[in-house]
Amino acid sequence: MAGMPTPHVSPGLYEVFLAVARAGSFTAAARVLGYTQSAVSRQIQALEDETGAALFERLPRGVRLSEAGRVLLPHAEAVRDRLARARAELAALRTLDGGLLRLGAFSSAGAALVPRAQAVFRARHPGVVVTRVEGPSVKHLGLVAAGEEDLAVVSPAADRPAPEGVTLHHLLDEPMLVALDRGHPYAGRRDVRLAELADEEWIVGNERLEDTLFRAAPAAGPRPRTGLMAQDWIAKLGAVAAGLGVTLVPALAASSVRPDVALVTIHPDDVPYRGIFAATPPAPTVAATAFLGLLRETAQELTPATGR
Amino acid sequence: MAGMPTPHVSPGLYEVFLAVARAGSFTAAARVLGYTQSAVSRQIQALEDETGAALFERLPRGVRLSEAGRVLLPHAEAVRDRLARARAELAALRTLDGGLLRLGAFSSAGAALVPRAQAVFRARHPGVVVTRVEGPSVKHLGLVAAGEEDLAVVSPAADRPAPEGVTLHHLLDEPMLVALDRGHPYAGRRDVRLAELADEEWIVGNERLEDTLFRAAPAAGPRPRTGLMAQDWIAKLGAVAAGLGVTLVPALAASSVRPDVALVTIHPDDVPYRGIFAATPPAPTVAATAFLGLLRETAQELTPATGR
DNA sequence: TGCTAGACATTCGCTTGTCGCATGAGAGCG
DNA sequence: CGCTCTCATGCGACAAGCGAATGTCTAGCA
Repeated sequence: MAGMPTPHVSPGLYEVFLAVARAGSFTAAARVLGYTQSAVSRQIQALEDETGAALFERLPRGVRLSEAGRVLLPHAEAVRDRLARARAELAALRTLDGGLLRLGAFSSAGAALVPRAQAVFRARHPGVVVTRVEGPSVKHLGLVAAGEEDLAVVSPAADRPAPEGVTLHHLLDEPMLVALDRGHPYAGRRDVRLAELADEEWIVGNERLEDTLFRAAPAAGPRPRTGLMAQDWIAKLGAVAAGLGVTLVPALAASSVRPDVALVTIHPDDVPYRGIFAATPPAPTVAATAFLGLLRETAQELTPATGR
Repeated sequence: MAGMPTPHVSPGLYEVFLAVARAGSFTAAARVLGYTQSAVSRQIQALEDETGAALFERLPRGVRLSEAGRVLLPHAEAVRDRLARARAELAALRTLDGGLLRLGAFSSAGAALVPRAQAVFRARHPGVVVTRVEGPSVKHLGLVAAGEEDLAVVSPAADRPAPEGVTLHHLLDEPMLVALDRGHPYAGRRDVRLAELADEEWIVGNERLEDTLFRAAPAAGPRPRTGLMAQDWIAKLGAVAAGLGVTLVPALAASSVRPDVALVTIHPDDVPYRGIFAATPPAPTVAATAFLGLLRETAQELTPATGR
């Protein structure tokens, strides 16, 4: 309807317009803005040329808003306020007073490592909204690379190459534990060799945990009979507690294991420590960087405790 | 908190920002905007300098919004939309598709003259909001001068000077009528001299109407006995209909007089025609100018009928 | 491994816009 | 009748913004 092209409207113009509207005079507005009166005069004239209407009525003593000016006024105020909001939010982003931190983590990292860091982070930066998504490491690596996550705690497969657009920050190396029922002869042992467990009934799930383990110790390792399969932790550990077999538990999840199950470290010669990393884009967010620091602290606190 | 001064943020920048955000690449945005790629590159850099944060992540194939960019995006859209609204409303103002017309009128002009013009105006420009305030002419002249009314229909006192900042547009000259009860001997007359009414009982109100009349014909005029006073039209004409006396009616109000009252023109030698004007600021609004045209047409239609 | 294509960054020169200074024009006020 | 206050305008200087060309980096391909 209004065919005016109006290529670009500079917002400095709107500041001047608002100043004049409040001051009621070009000269007074110029004093407020630190401009000269001539600058204000021509700024207003430029705005009037753009809008195609007189914004002010020129009076012998100052100016007064015309009807077009009265129409424009609330819009100019809205634009000014919106720009101020934008600046405030961007500043809050820099100072971690606001913004969004999108986290990802594989499931056993969600047992203690991430929640602890998250609690400290929330206490320190309550203005930042934090979201967390659980899922397998590969998925998170892709999300970080796609820019849809700011930081993810992953345990990448050692044989697979690190993806593009992702920087890995080493957090800790996690030993593997074997979960046994309390009455098991190995329950009190410091550690155990895989060969010693060759005859046990292994309870496996659909996770890649067992694959990693048994691929790492190929020949010497036991071929589990996989007589029992369980999908989730509760069921697996329930079976162990009932004496139906043994299963693997990553050390990071040790703290959330039911007390009637004994955890014994696997001998380091049999299984390499699983590396736990934080994955970020090459240029992480301010919030992601801060969270990474907290993750490092938490990992250090957790490391001596991983043996339980 | 966010101490950044950020003297002025040009909105052309925001158009560029939005184009890049939608296109996903500087080059594509430049094609859309009709700019070169280098121009877009520096515009974005300028915006990033102002906001103090990277708005886009540079990828080998185009760019992607960073967190700061995601924060800025809705604000930039809001600003763009608001500026578009402002332009649309200002354009509507020019084409009389919108806006506000603030009218004023003295009471008897509100009987037929203004409402008729107003009806045509509303049919022709339904987008314009029209407000109308009744009141004495002096008050309206002041409001127009103060810029608080766009157009007022007034009957200024002939002896008082025209106020400053007000342009008067002549509409018509209104004769004075005398209201008599139907049985009065003069009821059928074409016109009547004031001297012939000297013995009548005059019903006066608080309006300046009678002052104007009797000041205009000082010596020859009758000194009314003012035995009856009534505040409003209904009461005055009711008294006339009951044969209690006679009263004055301005011709513009003739059409709204009850049918059992006879109206007789006063001889032009005894009373000057009362001038009816439209008062506007020196530079009237588009809507006011249009309304003035309609007032002129209505006045011309009304003039032959003022004698009833 | 080298080549090409596509994308952003940068340099250079010019046009355009914007500001300050000074002056002019117009209207109240003593 | 001049004084003073207002906005408008001509002029020169400076900075911003643009286009054209070039540089740099990466991905894909032979």
